[in-house]
Amino acid sequence: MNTPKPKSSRHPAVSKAGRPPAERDLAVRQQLLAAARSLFAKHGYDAVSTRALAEAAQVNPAMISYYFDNKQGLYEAMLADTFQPLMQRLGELMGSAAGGANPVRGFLEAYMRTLGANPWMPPLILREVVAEGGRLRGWFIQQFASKGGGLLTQLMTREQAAGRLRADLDPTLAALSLVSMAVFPFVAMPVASEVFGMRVKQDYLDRLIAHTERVFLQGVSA
Amino acid sequence: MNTPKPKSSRHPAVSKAGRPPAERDLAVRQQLLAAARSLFAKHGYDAVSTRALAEAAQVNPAMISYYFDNKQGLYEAMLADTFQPLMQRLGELMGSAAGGANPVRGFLEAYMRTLGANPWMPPLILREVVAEGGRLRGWFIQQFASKGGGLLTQLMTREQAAGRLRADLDPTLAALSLVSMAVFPFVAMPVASEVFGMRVKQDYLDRLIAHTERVFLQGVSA
DNA sequence: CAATTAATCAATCGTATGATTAAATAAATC
DNA sequence: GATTTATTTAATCATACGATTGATTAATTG
Repeated sequence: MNTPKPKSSRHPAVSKAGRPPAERDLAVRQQLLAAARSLFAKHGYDAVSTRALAEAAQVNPAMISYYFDNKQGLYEAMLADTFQPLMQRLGELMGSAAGGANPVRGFLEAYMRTLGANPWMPPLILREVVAEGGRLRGWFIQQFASKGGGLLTQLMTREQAAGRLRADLDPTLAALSLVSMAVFPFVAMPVASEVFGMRVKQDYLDRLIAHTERVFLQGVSA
Repeated sequence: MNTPKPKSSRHPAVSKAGRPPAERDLAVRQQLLAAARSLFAKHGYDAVSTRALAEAAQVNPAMISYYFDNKQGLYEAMLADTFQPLMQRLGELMGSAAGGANPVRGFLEAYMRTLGANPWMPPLILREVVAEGGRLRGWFIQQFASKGGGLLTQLMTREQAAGRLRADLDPTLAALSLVSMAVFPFVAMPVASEVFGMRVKQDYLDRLIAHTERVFLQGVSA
């Protein structure tokens, strides 16, 4: 899904004549991907029309078919371009953070920093994974159920065995609480900032992370 | 928006002849409202077509115009019917729970029980309030910014003054953490149950509430 | 029964959508 | 310049949407 492919012609291994593929610019492709990331995250898949995508990318609507077959193809290409590497990195965090002195704090911090650095991610996860009928739920679960979710629960179980996690807590629920506190503030921020009268300052992310670590670590410590 | 109103005819105060309004059955109206609550919560406003609503209610599509003017009218009537009273009750909880022996625990418990008893609510809030472009965000914020949000922050501030809340915590962030832990498990449950391999048993709600109280109260206590 | 109004239905309107096509243009090779 | 291929465009397709219309059926009153 990554190469600009002519409809139903084959690329001979050695092209002899004719205009070669651009290979250098691919400006149209990139503009479409950028528009897709921005619009899909903001409005959701269904609410974004192909015409709106084309206009945002300053491109003819037919270019979607040309480069990505159809709207779904553009969506998946956009995910492969930006979402998947990031999800993979988040998955690795769970493993790597387990090594530090305070694995829970290490994971929590890395997780929230990643979310904060990629503000398009939380709303996209919200729409396409958490919301019922989200198109990424299956893929997300497959990625994380095999990799991350279990690891996080294992981490909690290990902490409990080491006596650093309250014995009366269910490790699974503890993992859920951690994710709740780490994720929800990002997705709910636009609402929370108005309901709670927050002023989101320069150092808001730092303060939020520090606060979350304080509350969660004390909350689950033995 | 509540009376079945003929298109552009007036209801004379005293009707003299002709078929009177049913006043008894209103089965069509009720079926449409029930279908609306179910479908809008499950799939979101845009994804539900008027034809799907009519079919679910076993009713002719024109009945939507007849009883509610249009799709938006049906949506708002559905909200007025079920959502608003519940939201109002949630808002009152914030005030009433403040009186008990442990106001924070009281509010947390009442809040989560209400959410658990109305499982259609979290996904609807997710779609229509939290998600960007949600149609209820303005209304929700107006309801809660004036009533609840401030009260919860005040509650935290009072707890801090009484020495029951850690002095190094921002009361606003503490309120946000509480809402995070109380709400997120409900909206994320379908995903979490698969990612974390949870089995949602009979007493899951009780265990979740007990767990949340344990972690949060210990996490914020001085 | 005749008049009047409430309620329902089949049919259809205009619009927006995702997608595709045939033609036009651009760039490279011979 | 002729040819071949890559890219782009305007025009258009079939479908689904929200909404409305005019006709039809039903119930009640005089």
